[in-house]
Amino acid sequence: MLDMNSPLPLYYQLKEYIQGKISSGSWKPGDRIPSESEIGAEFNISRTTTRQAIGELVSEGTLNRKHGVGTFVSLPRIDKRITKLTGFTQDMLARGLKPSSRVLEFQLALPPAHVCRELCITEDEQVIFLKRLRLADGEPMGIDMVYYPYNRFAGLLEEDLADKSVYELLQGKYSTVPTRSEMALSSIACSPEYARYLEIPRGSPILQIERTTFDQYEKPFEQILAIYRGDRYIFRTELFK
Amino acid sequence: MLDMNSPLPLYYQLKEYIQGKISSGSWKPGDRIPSESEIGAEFNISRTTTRQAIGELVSEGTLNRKHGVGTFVSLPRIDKRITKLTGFTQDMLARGLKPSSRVLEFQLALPPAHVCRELCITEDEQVIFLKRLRLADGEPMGIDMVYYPYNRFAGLLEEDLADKSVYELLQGKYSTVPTRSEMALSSIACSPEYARYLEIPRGSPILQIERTTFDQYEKPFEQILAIYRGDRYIFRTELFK
DNA sequence: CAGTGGTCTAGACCACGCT
DNA sequence: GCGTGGTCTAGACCACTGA
Repeated sequence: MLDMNSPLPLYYQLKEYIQGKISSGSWKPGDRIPSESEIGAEFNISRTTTRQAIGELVSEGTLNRKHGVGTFVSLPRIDKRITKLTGFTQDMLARGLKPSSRVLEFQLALPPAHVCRELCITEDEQVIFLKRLRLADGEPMGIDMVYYPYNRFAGLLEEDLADKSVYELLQGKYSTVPTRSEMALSSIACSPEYARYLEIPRGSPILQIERTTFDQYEKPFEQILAIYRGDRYIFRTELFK
Repeated sequence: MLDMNSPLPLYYQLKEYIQGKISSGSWKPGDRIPSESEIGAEFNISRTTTRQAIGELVSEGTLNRKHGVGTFVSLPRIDKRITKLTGFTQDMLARGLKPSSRVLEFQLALPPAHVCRELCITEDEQVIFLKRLRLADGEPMGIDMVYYPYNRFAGLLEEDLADKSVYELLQGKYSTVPTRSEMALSSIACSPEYARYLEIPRGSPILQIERTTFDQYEKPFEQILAIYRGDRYIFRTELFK
């Protein structure tokens, strides 16, 4: 079952094996899984290695241990948090709409002062500027204008971003995990330029969103200015005490 | 340093020792701590045990490891949450503005269907309806329309709510602690009626907020429909992964 | 190259819970 | 009592980093 010659560690292969058992339904929520010694014997690996695999799954919430009893498949989690940090792509998918984009601008630029401040860069540092018309089920929803520090994500300029989630790219190629974002929402009247793209009368109410996104190290890596059609887009969020 | 006869596991004692070093300032954020072998030798324990102590501190965020380099004390975390569940009163105070209100309506009413749904009450259950014009430094900011279940907060009708925080009343007299709220924001054009109150041209962009607030037992106790002037009010929030 | 953390073994004894 | 997970040892070899 496990490949001793694989570059992947044994405990990692075992983790995947267990996750497979669970997602295939062989091991169901609440079930007791075989004991650590049994698993070790089955795959001919030491108990320590087995424990490492199980330990990680426990800390990830997939399994839970009961001293003297056994290890059990956890009940599927329900995440009460309704609002998570996501990009437009995931956002629309979650609403059951098909996201797409039209790239309006995509180039190197010198950042405006407020962008420098938010991204903690100097004014002569170049940024990648990306302006996209966002559509849901083919209908215009809004316009994103995004700034990324060039020296951090230089390769981004080579990508075709029409229908791609930038967040997935950043995680895959740059090990940048969007972790937290601060945003400001306000209601403004639509300028003639935007009105043309959004196919609404000028002066229509639109939602303006400014957002700074931070990575896993609390470094800001993305500054967004976005506007969304007031008649089509509702922003949902949650506040806590 | 470690007590071999203690009922506390060695790795746990070592964890406390390391945490002590950090909180006492002997090991500062960014410092490299002694290697796993060094620590093991110092306390005469195996590397496995040392690794377990360090491993837990890593997963708790206190330490971080770099392969081939060493283990380091993490930078201290700050509570980054900037947005908390608050009412208009605290909100304005936080922005350095003086909040006040003009009560436009305050009476018993039968709730509209969507309010029943959100508050989990039946359509024939009475609610307290409170409509207030909200001002900051004497300038109109928005209008709140709030529904409270009558059978829960009957005494509320006796209060003078012009410049009072309802949340403080609820906590003091009804042991109701606002704990979480779900909200939806959108951008709409101002109706003539609201325009008069807000002293803006009709059709101006305004921020519409729908909000349901839950108490410490996850029971919804308040349903708000509010509108705020787009030119004066910016809503700030935070999203997490 | 030396030193670090990453993985792994083959044992051992203990504490817990069930029956 | 027996099987479970919890703790611990004394090794081993590997992969990565920086000098």
